[in-house]
Amino acid sequence: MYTIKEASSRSGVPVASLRAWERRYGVVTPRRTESGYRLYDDAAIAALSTMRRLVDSGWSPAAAATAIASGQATSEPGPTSAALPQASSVTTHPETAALTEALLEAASAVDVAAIESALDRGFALGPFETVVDAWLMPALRELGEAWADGRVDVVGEHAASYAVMRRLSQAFAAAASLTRGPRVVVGLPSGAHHELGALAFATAARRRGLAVVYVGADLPADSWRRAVRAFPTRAAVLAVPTDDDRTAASRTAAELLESSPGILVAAGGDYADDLAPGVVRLPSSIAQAAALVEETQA
Amino acid sequence: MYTIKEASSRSGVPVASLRAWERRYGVVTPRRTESGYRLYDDAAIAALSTMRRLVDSGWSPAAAATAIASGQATSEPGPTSAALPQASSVTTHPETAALTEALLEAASAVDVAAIESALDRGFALGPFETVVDAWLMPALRELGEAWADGRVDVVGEHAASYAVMRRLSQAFAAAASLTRGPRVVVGLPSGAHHELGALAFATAARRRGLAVVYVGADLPADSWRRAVRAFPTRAAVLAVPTDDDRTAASRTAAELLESSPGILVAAGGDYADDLAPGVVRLPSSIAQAAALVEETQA
DNA sequence: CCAGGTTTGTCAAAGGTTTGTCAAGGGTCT
DNA sequence: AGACCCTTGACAAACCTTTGACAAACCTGG
Repeated sequence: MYTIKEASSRSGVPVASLRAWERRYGVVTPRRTESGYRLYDDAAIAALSTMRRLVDSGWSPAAAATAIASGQATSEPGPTSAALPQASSVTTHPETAALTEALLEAASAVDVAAIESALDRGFALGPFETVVDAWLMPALRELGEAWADGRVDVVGEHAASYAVMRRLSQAFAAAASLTRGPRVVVGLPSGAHHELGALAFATAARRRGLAVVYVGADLPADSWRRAVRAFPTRAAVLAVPTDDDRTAASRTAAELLESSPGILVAAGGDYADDLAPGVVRLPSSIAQAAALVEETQA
Repeated sequence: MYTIKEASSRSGVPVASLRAWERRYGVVTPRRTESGYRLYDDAAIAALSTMRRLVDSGWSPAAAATAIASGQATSEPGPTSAALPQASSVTTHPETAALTEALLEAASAVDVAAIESALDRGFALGPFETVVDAWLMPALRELGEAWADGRVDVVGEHAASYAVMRRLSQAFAAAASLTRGPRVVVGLPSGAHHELGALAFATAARRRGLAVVYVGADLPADSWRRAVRAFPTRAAVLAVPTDDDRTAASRTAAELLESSPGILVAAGGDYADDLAPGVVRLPSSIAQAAALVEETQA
C-alpha cells in the first residue's frame, strides 16, 4: 500500500494527474484511510503505469482509460504476465487459413504484389501483436515447411520473408513516439540470421514504450558485451531461431550475465531453452514476451 | 483506438488529408466519441497506410479508395508512371554535412530516436533517388569509417544500419503497384550481407515501375539460377558491396549468363568491376543504375 | 499545344472539448 | 511546525470539430 506520492513516483504519473485521472476516468479507485488518504496497491500501480505508457505513446487519456477498464490493454498485476489480448479472435477468424494459403501461393509464384496484398489483409485483421502471434508467425512456419517440401522455391521464400521484414519495419517505425528509460537491446547472436521473430518482438516491445535498440542479426558476443555496458541498459534480448544458433547464444548470454550482472538477459525463439543459468526464457507470444521484459527487474 | 493526430502519425497521412479522404471517399469511417472526436482502430490505420502507399506510388486517391473498398488493393495498374524527379543539388545543400554529423553522433550515442530523426530530415531534402545518391550513401560510407576508427561502436553502426533499412523498406513498400511485366531480381550473392545499397537500388527500380523481386542477402548461386529460370525474368542484379563478395558474385554471374542467356545480368556496388564477360556494370548512382536496367535489353 | 473543368491537398476561421497543472482553503500525521 | 494529504474550482494550452475556400495538378476536348 502506497501513499499518493509513492504511487506517483512508482508509476511515473504526477500527483495532480493521478487525482485528475481518478476523478475524470476512474482508472483506479484506491482504498482510503479513515481520514480519507488514498492508498494504492500494486495492481493500481500497474494500471497507472500502463495508462502512462499508452498516453506517452500517443493515446488520448480517455481512450487509454477505457482500454484498460475493458481489459483491452494489459494492466496485469505484478510479474505474472496475463490477461493479454487473446489470440483466439484472430485464430478462429475464418479468413486466416485462406490468407495463409494466399500467402503461400503468392510466394510460390514469386508475386511480390500478391505477397504484399496478403500481408495487408492479414494486418488489417486486428492489433499488431495479435496478428503476429496468431497469424503471421504460424504462416511463416508454414512457409518454411513449404520451402522444405519444395512447394515454394527459395526465391519465393526470400521474397516473402523480405516483404514481411518490410511490414515489420514499418510497424517498428510507426511505434516511435516517446520511448524513455534505460535501453532494451534486441538482436541475434553471432551467426544467427533469421531475424523476423526478433524484429516482431522488438516492435511489440517498442509499442509498449520501451526504448528498444534493434541491432539485428549476427552480432558478435563482444559487441553484445560492449552494447549493454556502454549505455544505461535494462535488458538484452537474444533471439535463438535455429538449433545452430544455440552455442553462440548461450555463450553470449553467459558472458553478458557475467560482465553486466545488473541487467536482464532474456532469450526467445524456438531454441532458447536452457541457454545458461540466469537467462530468462521468453514465451513464444511476442505480446507476453514484451510484457515480461517490461515487468521483470533484473 | 487512436486520436486523429496519432492516426496521422501512424498512417503517415496528414491530418487534413485524413479528414478530406473520409469526407470525399469514405475510405474509413472512424467511430466518434460523444463529443464528436474521431477514434481510429488498427484496421483503419492499416487501410489508411495502404491508401497512402497507393497514392504515393501514383494512384489517384479516388481510384485507390475504391480499390481498397472493394478489397483488391494491389491489383489494378495505376495511371501512367509520372516523370521522375530530376536530380537537384542536394549535395550543395548546406544542411547535408550537418545532417551526416547528426547521424554519426546519434549512432555513436546509440540513440534510435535521434537516428530516425536525422533520416527523417535527410529524406525531406528531396526526391528519394537524389537523397540516396547525394546524401545517404556517402553518409553510410562515413559511418563505416567512423566504425573502423572506433568513433562509433559496432552497436551504434548496427542500430543505424537497421534504421536505414527500415526507411528503405518503407520507400520500397510505398513504390508498389503498377508493376507488370518480366521480373527484375535484385539481391546479393552467397555470403554477402551488406544489403543497404541493393535495397536502395531495388527501390529506385521499383519506383520506375519495374517488377522488382528483392531477394536480399546471401542467396546461393543455384538459387539465383532457379530464380531467373522459374519465371519470366528480364534481369538479375547482383550487389557486390565488399571485396570478399567478388568471388561468389562473379561465379554467380557467370552461371547466370550461361544458364539463362536471354536475360540481363548486371552488377553494382563498389567491387562490381570485371566480374565476368557479359555482365553489365551499373553506375553508382541508383537513379542512373535503375534507368540503365530499365532501358537495356539483354 | 492550349483552354476549361475536375480533382485533391492544404489552409483558415470560428468555436467546442480535453487535459495537465495550479491555487485556495483546510485537514492529518509525526 | 512542517510535510503531506484532501476537495473544489479554475484556466490555458493543446487538440478537436465543421465549413468554406483556393491553388496546384491533372484530365479532357478542341
